[in-house]
Amino acid sequence: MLFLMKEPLRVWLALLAAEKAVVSHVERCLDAHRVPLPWYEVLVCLARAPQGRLRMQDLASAVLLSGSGATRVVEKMESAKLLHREAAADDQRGRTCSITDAGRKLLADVQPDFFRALDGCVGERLTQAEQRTLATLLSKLS
Amino acid sequence: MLFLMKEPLRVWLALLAAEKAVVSHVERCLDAHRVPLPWYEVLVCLARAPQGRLRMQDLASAVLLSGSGATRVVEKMESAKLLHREAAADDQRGRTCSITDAGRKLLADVQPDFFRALDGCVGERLTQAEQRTLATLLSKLS
DNA sequence: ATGATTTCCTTGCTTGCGCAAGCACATAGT
DNA sequence: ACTATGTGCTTGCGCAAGCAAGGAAATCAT
Repeated sequence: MLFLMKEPLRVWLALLAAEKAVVSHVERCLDAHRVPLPWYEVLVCLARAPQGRLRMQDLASAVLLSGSGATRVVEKMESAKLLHREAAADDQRGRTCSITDAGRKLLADVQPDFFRALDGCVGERLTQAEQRTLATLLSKLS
Repeated sequence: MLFLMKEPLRVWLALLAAEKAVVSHVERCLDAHRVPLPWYEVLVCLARAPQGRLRMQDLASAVLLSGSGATRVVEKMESAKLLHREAAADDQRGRTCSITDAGRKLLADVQPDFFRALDGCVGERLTQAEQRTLATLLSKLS
């Protein structure tokens, strides 16, 4: 009985510690560019989306944020000219965020450092095979 | 899409998603007991510590919280009679938190549900061997 | 059509956290 | 002993996030 419980507990503790370690490592790297992590994530999502645009809803779920959280991040990014919002063509209650050229440029500046940071705390510590295994196992949890 | 992504990136995304999924699942379970997750973590740490007592510092790092964060959690838990603080015997600037009987009782009440929740999102989705592998790989990241 | 319901986003409020400053005690150097 | 520096915790403050309520547009019902 107890041994059944033991392993999930190890996973739980390791998961919390790893997430915090990796996130704060990446955030330190982004700090050098004065880009908060959620901004970077928004830029990535928009840049990958068709035509660089996404509905608020889709953006929110893509960056694992609540609707209101997304609104606030996007507001600030809009006043920083990294994206702009407009009423959605098909549905007037929706809004569409589109990445601007400035947004793409910032993303291009930051991305190499982001990958370097990620490599520092993932790529250098795990083999390719281990990374694949880890990603697969993690994705079963969500 | 996913298969042509850089591996560290897959790990990154899977890690964020998994952590959020597992934490919010566990939090929903603790909500039924009106116990915030950090309280539960503090109780666990204290209960496992020798004599049920820890210095603020050690507690803070055990629950992955900043010093000030720990102070605030402990303040509230103290007024809820789940622990009490006293000046450390050896060093008058330190404070020692000790779990109370009420704290141990609450922990005993909550722990079964906690493990059930953990089992629901970890134990039931991964085999024992996978859990061991996952814990091992995760711990290499921190 | 008209009203009821749902959907999508925003706003008000509350909470939790970290950083930096502060205070009290401890330790080192003279 | 005395000052200077360091350590451990607490407090002030600002920020970011979520929930719940609200408003506007769409959809459905009659």
